[in-house]
Amino acid sequence: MKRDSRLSSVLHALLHMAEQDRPMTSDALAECMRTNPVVVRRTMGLLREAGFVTSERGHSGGWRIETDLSKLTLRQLHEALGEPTVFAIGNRNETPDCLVEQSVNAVLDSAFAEAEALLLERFASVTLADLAAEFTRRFKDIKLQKG
Amino acid sequence: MKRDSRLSSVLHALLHMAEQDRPMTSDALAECMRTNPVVVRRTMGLLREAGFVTSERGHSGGWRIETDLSKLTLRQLHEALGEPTVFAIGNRNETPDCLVEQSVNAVLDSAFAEAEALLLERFASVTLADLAAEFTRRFKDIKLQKG
DNA sequence: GTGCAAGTAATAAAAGAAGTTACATGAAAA
DNA sequence: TTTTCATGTAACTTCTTTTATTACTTGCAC
Repeated sequence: MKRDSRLSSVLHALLHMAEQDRPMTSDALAECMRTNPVVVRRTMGLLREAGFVTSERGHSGGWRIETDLSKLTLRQLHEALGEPTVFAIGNRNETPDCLVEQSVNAVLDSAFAEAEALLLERFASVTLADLAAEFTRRFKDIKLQKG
Repeated sequence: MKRDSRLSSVLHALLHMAEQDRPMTSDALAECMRTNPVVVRRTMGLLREAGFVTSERGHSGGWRIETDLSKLTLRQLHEALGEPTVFAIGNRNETPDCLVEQSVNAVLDSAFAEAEALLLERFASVTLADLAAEFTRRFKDIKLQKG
């Protein structure tokens, strides 16, 4: 199955943007993410609708973060992306007549709901600032390794 | 996204088989699950490889459960199906050179791993017998409602 | 007004699950 | 032993969803 990688994508993009003072163009973001500028605009557009970034056209235009990194959580980004389906596994039929299948659905749904709740809780507990810190930690580790 | 519904399918099938004394044909199972007999064979074949069911050809052949329902968990079935990918969300690139993306992956992976562990734990805690009991409960509820 | 950059619609490509067709294999019944 | 029933399996198609691409419009700055 093809997995939705937009959350991963926007995190990558936002961290790169956070390191820059100037706005970043869709082309620049697309290059560092090895994708297409139109895809970048489409995805970043959702974050703009949520108020997390702004975009400007023309010379020296591009994308800029408009939020305090320590206030922006993965969960908020997940929501901005339209809360895409979390699971690649699901019920065959969501509204079955068969009582057997209804029972199966009920039990599976409850398990999935629990796991999804935990995931979203985790998402809510991680801010962009945390991610930036994780990056800094890794960066220092690399420098140490290299001497 | 197209979700893998085989776990849901086999649970449905197994519960129906449990209610029967005679083996059930792929055609019968396909009909009650509104799918194709070949799909049934393909999926049930994986359960046969795991030793949970047997199949016989020819007259009065078909599929039969070969396991104690109270010993068979959803987790075992998930494994028999080849442990399909649980999440429809994932990293854009699993082995990035970019240190930023590595950091993003690490944080996301840890969140996903936690949620998957919880899901599998839940799967391990539910047996087919539990599901059958859930069905019985619902069946009684319906009868009560109808008077 | 020229160039740069986003906005957007429409379409194609890619991938994987499920469905379908066609035929082989084997067991039981007639 | 021939027919019928049922699984086994390969090959292919369909369906769905994400991602990529193309082509064009809008708007800002130099």
